[in-house]
Amino acid sequence: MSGSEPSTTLDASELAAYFALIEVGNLVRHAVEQQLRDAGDLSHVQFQLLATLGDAPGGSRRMTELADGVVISRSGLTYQVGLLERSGLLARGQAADDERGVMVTLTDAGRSKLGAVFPGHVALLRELVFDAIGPHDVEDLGRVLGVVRDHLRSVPPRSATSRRRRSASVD
Amino acid sequence: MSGSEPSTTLDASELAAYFALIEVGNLVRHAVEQQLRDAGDLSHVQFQLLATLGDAPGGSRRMTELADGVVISRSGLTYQVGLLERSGLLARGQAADDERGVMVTLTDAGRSKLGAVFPGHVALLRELVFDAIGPHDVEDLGRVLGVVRDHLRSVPPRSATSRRRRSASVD
DNA sequence: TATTGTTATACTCTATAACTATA
DNA sequence: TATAGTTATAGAGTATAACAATA
Repeated sequence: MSGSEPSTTLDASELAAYFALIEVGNLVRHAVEQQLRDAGDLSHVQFQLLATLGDAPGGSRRMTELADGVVISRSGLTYQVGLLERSGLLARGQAADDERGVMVTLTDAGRSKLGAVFPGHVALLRELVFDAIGPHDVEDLGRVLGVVRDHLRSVPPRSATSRRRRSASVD
Repeated sequence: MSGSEPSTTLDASELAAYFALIEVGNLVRHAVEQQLRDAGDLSHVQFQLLATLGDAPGGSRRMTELADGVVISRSGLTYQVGLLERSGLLARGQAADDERGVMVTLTDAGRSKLGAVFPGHVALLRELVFDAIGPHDVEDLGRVLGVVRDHLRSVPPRSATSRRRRSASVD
């Protein structure tokens, strides 16, 4: 590819894909948020944190790992983890290798909560998304979005201020 | 309603698609939010409102229409429209046919702001999403998401139709 | 009586910056 | 000095409910 001029237009199919992505994201998030609140008194972020832990070996993860996965700031994570800890859904402990580190672990109650909420969550997703499309479409969707996700993970934030992971030593 | 067994599991490809959708949504939203704030001092919701108006005939829409499109409550919309009106980006007026109605219209400044922000917005999207996948994938993505969106539009409650489906839980 | 939009209010969430402690 | 995490704070955003005016 040679013409690397930053195109500032999107063609019809790109626009369609973008608008659909935004709207689907909005609607799904909205519905999911409501369901999670209803079924388990959890926000989506909180659910993501629990689910991420549930998916981790031993149900444990480092704080920074969690912040990265859920895409929130560290202080935001501290806040959420604090809430979840107060609710008894997870526990904080020392990281074995790093004295500074904090290991967050799903408690039994947390796992139980996850088990209580997940079926309804999944049912809603099926109803909202997967029932509407065929199995082949599901694979297309997953494949394309997977590529995008991998790309996003590798692309550094374009503006100088990177506030995701590295704390910017920029003054 | 539910003709079949309420499946509470997702198969591998469904899970993959879902997680990818969530993560891509998070990352794109995050990046977009930052760019919009940077380039035009707009939140994503505000941008969506302006863009929705910019897309409407005459640059005008009814309040409830806007709330539906952007998926926020009417009070939330009043708040956002208030902000944008104070910034001079849009104006409120009487609806012609309905004495109760409020017509929201994009001002010249609003259109100008949209023009100022859009190119960077599009460039970011291209960088984050479309550069990572081929044209064929773009069409796949748009097609599948379009189906999902149409499905979602027909399912969820409208903002003004009822106060909210509070007791719609399955049990 | 239902609907449109606003207001008052309360609450959740998030990020920035300063701070502690370990590497 | 850099990194991990916390705290203090401040601001943005959202929803709920009550309300006014019109249909």
